[in-house]
Amino acid sequence: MTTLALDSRKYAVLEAIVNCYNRTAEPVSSQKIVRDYDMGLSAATLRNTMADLEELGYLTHPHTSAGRVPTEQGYRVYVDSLMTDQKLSRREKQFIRDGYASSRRDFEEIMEQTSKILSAISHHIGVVLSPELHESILRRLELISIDSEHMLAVLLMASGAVKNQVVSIPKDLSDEELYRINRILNEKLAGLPLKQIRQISQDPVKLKAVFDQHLSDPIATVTRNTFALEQETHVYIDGTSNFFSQPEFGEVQKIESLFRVLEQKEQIADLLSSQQEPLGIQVLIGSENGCEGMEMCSIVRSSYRVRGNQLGTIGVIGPTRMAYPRIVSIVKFTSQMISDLFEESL
Amino acid sequence: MTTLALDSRKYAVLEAIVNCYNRTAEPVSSQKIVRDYDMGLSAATLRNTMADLEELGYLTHPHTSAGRVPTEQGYRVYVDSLMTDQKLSRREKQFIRDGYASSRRDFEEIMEQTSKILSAISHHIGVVLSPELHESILRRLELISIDSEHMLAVLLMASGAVKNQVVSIPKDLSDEELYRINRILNEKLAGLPLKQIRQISQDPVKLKAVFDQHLSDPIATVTRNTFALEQETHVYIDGTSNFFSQPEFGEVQKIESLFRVLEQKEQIADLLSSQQEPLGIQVLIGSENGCEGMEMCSIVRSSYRVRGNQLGTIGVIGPTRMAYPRIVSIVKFTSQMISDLFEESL
DNA sequence: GTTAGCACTCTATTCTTGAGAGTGCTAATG
DNA sequence: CATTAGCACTCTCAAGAATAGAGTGCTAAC
Repeated sequence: MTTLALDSRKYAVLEAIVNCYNRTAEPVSSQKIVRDYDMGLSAATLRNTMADLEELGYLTHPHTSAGRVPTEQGYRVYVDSLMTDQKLSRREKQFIRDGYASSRRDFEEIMEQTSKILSAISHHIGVVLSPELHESILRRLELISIDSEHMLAVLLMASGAVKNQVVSIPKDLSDEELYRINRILNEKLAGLPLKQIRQISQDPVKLKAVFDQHLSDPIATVTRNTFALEQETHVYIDGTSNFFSQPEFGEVQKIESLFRVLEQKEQIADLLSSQQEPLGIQVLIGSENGCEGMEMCSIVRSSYRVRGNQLGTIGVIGPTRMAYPRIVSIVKFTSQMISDLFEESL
Repeated sequence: MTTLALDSRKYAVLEAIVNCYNRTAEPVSSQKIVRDYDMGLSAATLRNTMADLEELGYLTHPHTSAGRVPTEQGYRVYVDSLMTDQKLSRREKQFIRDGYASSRRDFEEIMEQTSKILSAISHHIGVVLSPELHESILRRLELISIDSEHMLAVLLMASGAVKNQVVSIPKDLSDEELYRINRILNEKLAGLPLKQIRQISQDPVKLKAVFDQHLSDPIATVTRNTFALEQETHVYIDGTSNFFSQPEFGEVQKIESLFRVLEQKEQIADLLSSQQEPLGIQVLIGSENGCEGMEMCSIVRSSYRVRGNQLGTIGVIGPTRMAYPRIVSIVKFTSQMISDLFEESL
C-alpha cells in the first residue's frame, strides 16, 4: 500500500483537513489550516504537502481556486489509522440510558427506541435490524385456532421476540387435537434454534427421529406449515429528516435519490447486513456501501448479540462528512447497551 | 354563502382553471383557457371573469403579470360542487385487487399492503391507520408465561388483528394456575369489545359480576394488567418520496417541513382521525388540516369498517394541487375493498 | 355585455463586471 | 535542500444591467 509512503506531516495535514472539512462543510484552504491549527508551517509548504496528498488520491479539488476536500480514500485512511477514540461524555451516555428507561422492555419497543436514540444523539439516521430469526431459539410456541382452516401460531423466542403467523391447518382438526399437537411441539421443539427446527420440519426422516411414536400426519403438516416462514428481518429507521440540515444535501435531487432508497426497507436491510463481520464495529465510507443513490453517505454499523448466537445489526447512516470518532463511539456504546438489555431481561 | 352569487360562467371558468392548474402546476392565463377550452369567449372577457373570481376569493395572483391560481377556497368549491365522479378504469381496479392477491391475508400485511397500493396508484402518499383497538371484539386470549414475573398476553381480535403484550404477573403464580386463569378469562371475556373489558377490569363490582365464584386475587390482577394497554393505533405510510416529483416542492425547505411532520407518526395518526366522520369520504384542503408544515398538502381520507364497529382510516396525502376526482375514487374503492376483505376473511 | 388593442408590470434569463479566494509556480532564504 | 514570500493566474460568486416575454388591467369601440 502507498499508505506507507506517508510521512508524519502528511498524516497530520490530512487529519487537519478532515477535521476542518467535517466542521465547516467547505473546502479547506492552506490559509485556514495555518490559522486554525498551529503546525509551524507556512501556507506555501502546506500547499506543497496538499498537492502531494492530492496526487496520492487522498484529497481533491472542486476547482482550481478552491481549497481541498478529502476523498473517500482520504477518509478511509483517516478512519483506519488517524482518528482517535472519542469517549462519550457522561451526559451522552446518560441520554442513551434514559432513552431505554421508559420502554416497557418489550422486544419491539427496544428495537424502535434504539433507532430513535441513535438518530437523536447522532443527528443522523438511526437504523436497527432485528436479529435474524433463523438463529433464534424457540422458547415456546402457542397455537390458537382461528377458524376451521386457519390457526394463529405465536412463536416466542428466547430473545423475547414474538412472531405471529397465520397458518393453514388440516380441515378436520379438532380444538382438542390442536391443543395436543401444541403440547407435543413444545415438548419436542422448544429450546432448539429455528433454523434447526425448519430443517427438521422439512425432512421426514428427522421428523420421525424427533417425534418418534407421537408422529402423525396432522403433526407433520402443522409443523411444516408453521415453520415455513420466510426469513424476514424488521427494519426500524428514524431521523431521516436530519439529512435536510446537511449543507451538502441542499439540492432536491441529491436528497431525492437518498430518500427513494430509504423507502426500500429490504434494500436498507441488505445494506446493513451485507458483508457484516461477526462482531465489532465497521465503517463503510461513501460508495463503499455499493448502493445506488447513497454514494454521498457513510454507514457506521455494528452487530449486537442477543442471548444465544442471534445477531442483529444497528447502524447510523450519515453524510460522508460525518464526525466518525463520535459516531463510532455512539454505535459501539449503543450496541453494547442492547446486548446488555437483552441479557438482563431474560 | 357567496357561493350562490356564482353564475354558471364563473363556475365553468373556475373549473377550467383548477383543471388546467392541476395538469401544469403553472399559473393559468386567459390565453391558455381560450386555447385549451372552447368556451366561446375571448381572453378579455375571461380576464374580467377571473378578476371577479379573484375578488370573491377563489383565485389569486402570484404577481401582476402572472396567470391565476386557485385558492384553497377555490378548491373547496371545486371539490364540493364542481368536480364530477371519475370512475376508476378496469385496469386500475384490477391493479388494486392484484395488490392484495399476493398477501397472506394476515392482518398486518393487509394494512401494509394497503398503504403501498394507495401510494403506488395515486402517486402520492398512502396512509393507513389500523382500527382502534378499544372498539375491537376479543376473539381469544392466550397467556404465555415468560418468567416468574412476566407473561406474554396474546390478544386475538375478531378482526384478525393480533396484539402482543408483555404483562407483569403476581410472583408466585404457577403455570397450571396461569393456564386455569387463561381458560376462565376466555370463557368470560371472549366476544366482548375491548372497551367493555377494560371497564370491567378496573371496576371491582363489575369484576365480581362477571367472574362470580371464579374471582380470585390473581385473576383480578392478571385481568387488570392485561387490559391496561394504552390505546395505540399503528400507522402505515408509504410513498413519501413521491413528493419529490411535485414541482411545487422543488425547494428543499418546503419538502423539509413536510418530512419533519411525516416522521411524527402520532401526528399523522391525529391528522387522519381528527374530526373523522363515521363513514364516507372526506377531503381536507390545504391548511384545513390544521397541521403546521402541511399547509401545502391536501388529504383525502375515508374510514373503513372491520366487522363489528371498529373503524380504521385510510387516506392519501398529496399536494393541494391534486387530481381530486381520481384520488377520491381511489380512496373510496380501496376502503370498500378493505372492508370486504375483512368481511370474507372471517 | 363583449372584445380588440395597448400600455404597463413583473419575471426570468443572459451577460458583464468586479471582488475575493485560493492555488501553483518561481525565486529567494536560512 | 527544505521552507517560504511573493505574485500571476484561475475560477467562483454576487451584483447589476439589459432584454425578451408573458400576462394583466384598462379603455374605447363594437
